[in-house]
Amino acid sequence: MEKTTENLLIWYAKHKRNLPWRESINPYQIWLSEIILQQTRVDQGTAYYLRFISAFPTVFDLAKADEESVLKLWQGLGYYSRARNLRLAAQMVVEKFNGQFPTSYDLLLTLKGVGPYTAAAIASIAFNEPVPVVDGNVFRVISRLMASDLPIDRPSGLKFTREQMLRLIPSNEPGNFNQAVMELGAMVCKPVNPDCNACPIQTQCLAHASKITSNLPVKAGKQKVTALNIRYAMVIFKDQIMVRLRSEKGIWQGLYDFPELTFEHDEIGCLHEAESLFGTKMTFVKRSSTFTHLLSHRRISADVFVLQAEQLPIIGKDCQLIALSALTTVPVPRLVEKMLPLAENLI
DNA sequence: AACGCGGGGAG
DNA sequence: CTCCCAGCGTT
Repeated sequence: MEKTTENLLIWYAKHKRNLPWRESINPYQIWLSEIILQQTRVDQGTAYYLRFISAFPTVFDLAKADEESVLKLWQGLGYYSRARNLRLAAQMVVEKFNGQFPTSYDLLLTLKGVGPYTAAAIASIAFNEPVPVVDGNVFRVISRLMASDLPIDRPSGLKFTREQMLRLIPSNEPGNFNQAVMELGAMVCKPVNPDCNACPIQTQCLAHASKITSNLPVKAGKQKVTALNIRYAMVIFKDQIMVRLRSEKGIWQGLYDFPELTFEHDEIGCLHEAESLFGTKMTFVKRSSTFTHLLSHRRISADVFVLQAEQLPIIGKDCQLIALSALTTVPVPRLVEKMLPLAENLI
């Protein structure tokens, strides 16, 4: 067993809080507590848990309650669909599973209001299935332990966290391990001012070793979407295409893209601007599936118009001029990442 | 992939 | 005051 796992289990056995739902491994009680604790702090949820257990001691009592009384008991907790799904799930357990909670992660997932986190929590705590939980605490502990800067709100960060938990989880007591990681996140490895001196895995913690604990976990956050309507001139000469280096100011500083035209948004304006810019008569001939494909492949939505000069302009024989109109709704930070390789491909 | 759900705490 | 939290269902 990993030293990290061992230290966590020993620490948990000694320091875990005495919470009412930890007094048994009855799946009904584990399930009820996990639903209540979704998006809810322990000190707010505890009183609700006790009232629910008192009003509905078994899953049968909850299944035959009317929705009104369940909602009344839930009053003040928020996210009321949890309460409605709670009753529906209880009815599913009674009707589809003969009153016995399903014992596997996959079957637990079929219950209303039970998603990947809750199914893993119940399966591991009540049925010893070695499936890792991933919640906010786990994201924090794992990203710091491994000094991972993968964004936890993106698929890459979720995948990494699951893999690391899978690596560390012991098959003999997965429930205690899952709870240990979450408890550590709640009590020691806190979002701000973590108590690293009290941490049982400080020695293994790569963030602590690099003194970057306060920078983790990393979140990509909501990307602000900015619409940009850009018209490019693409000047192609034989097997070469003209790109320009953007200035050091504004977006895409120092990156390559095509020469930008500043004309109005309709095609006629585009035509006139291009004609005066390049000093020759021009006309639209077709939409270019090639460039549309090039851009959409890179997840930039774009309209592409191809202009063909009647006479080949400035550069001379074998030169083709193309105007490319790109209306993008890509988050600016992402577009920056994509512009450089796009230009590099064409250079 | 993005949004809505809600009360509570932080800034 | 506004912003953010964090699992789940829906679209």
